[in-house]
Amino acid sequence: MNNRQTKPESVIARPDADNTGAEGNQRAIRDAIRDAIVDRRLLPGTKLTETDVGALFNVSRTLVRGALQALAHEGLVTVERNRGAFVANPSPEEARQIFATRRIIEPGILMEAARHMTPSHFRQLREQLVDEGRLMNERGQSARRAEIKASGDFHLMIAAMTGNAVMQRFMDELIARSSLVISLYGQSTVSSCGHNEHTEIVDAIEAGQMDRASRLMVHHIHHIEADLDLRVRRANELRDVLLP
Amino acid sequence: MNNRQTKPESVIARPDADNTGAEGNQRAIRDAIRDAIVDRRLLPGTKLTETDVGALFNVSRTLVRGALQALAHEGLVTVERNRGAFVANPSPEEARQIFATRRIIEPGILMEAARHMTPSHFRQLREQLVDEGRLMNERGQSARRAEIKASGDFHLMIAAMTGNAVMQRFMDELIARSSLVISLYGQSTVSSCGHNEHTEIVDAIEAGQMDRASRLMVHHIHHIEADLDLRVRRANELRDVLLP
DNA sequence: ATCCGCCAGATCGTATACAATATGCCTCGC
DNA sequence: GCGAGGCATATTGTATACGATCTGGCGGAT
Repeated sequence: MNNRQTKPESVIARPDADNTGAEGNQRAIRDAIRDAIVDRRLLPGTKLTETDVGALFNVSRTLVRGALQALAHEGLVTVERNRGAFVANPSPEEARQIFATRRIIEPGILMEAARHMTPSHFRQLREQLVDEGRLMNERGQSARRAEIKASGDFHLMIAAMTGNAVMQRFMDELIARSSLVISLYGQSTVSSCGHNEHTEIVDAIEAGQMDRASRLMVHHIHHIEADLDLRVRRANELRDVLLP
Repeated sequence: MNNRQTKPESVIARPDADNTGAEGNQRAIRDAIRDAIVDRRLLPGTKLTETDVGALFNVSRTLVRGALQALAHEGLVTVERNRGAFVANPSPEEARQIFATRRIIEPGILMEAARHMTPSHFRQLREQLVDEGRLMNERGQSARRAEIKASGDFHLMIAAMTGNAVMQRFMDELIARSSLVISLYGQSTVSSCGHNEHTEIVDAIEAGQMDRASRLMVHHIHHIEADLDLRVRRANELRDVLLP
């Protein structure tokens, strides 16, 4: 079905993220669940019972709990006291806030990254663009997933080029949550215009037109958000649904 | 000694931060340790032995571990596998990254916040400025701590005014880490010029001169960083110290 | 005297046990 | 038939237990 297993999970080196010192086990669980969420194999609202997850990985609830709490911290999981953990189901409002945050942050990142870019970095970006283009022309669920991931990787790649680990970690979280939101609210109509915009952005950077690049980036994020259907309340915010 | 206990910990409502669902206990421990770190009652590098902390709060290691991992995620604590948790000891490089991140983010936050500001918000800011001024004229350790906290609160207050919870959480973390860095690398010479700059910023916003406000904010953050002595490696980064 | 290995204490990593809480079903009374 | 109460089950919250790993000191060999 999907051959994602065989290819490296992501081009971007995940910064040792949190210094949680968590050994490989907890980390592995967390990463597995995170990928599953971002990839939409785990649908929003899905209950993540500690025992069940533990059974899957052959570990005790202790480790699972740790992983779930970490994911909660990243915003990919919500935990309700005495009720358990669920795959996050971001509200339209939360989605808007995520993209608003990105519009605030990413132009600045772009500027900062540009100051550190070497020819090798540009090559890396161009390769990424090629990959995106390839995925854009494929069909099927798995390709769409890969496309969302690749699209996020582009932004992460730029963030990584700032050499700023603090920034990179924030972006990591933002992109993960964005992916979740996109798979939740994304229209079926392919939002592949994104690819062209990525290309334009790289062109602008390479041409030294940083103002233009910044503007393009803001528009690009706007477009991503515009491609969502945030009118529908996709699921159970119950209170908002029931009370007038 | 310090009367901080009697006054509300912070003017800013901490957004339910992570949805860690963690019950009051773990949350309480985390907050207590966080405050102690940011307030510099716990010095960087201090070992936080799970058993000891647990004894202090009369809880088991389980909860302490959770709290420490959360703090690690926030960057206030580092955890070394099989060695335990320590109060973070941010390197000068990390300090630079934190302030670089703030310079990228905060102007945008300012713009966004300004769009939502009501007269009531301005009153709130003015009150904050008065508090800062009062603290500036006091002497003593406790006053200095309060000053650092108040200075951070100003920035948090603006972030809160964006109404963007995602953003607010990032800033929360950034400010906490900034406070830690300031108490680590801050010169004894009072960096109280900050207060005047805060005032100027509010003035600019109120006058609708957002460009000016943004520039002032960037400069302000630059000044905070400039007041640090990042040349000295304050403590044990060992590798960098030993290897030529 | 110095260095090496070994043992003991401390501390962490993980699993398990027990208590607390929520959920669903089932019965009982009306 | 319908609703209330209560028990059974499932799941979480917290504590404890046990094995693993690190740290530091002691004694013997060189």
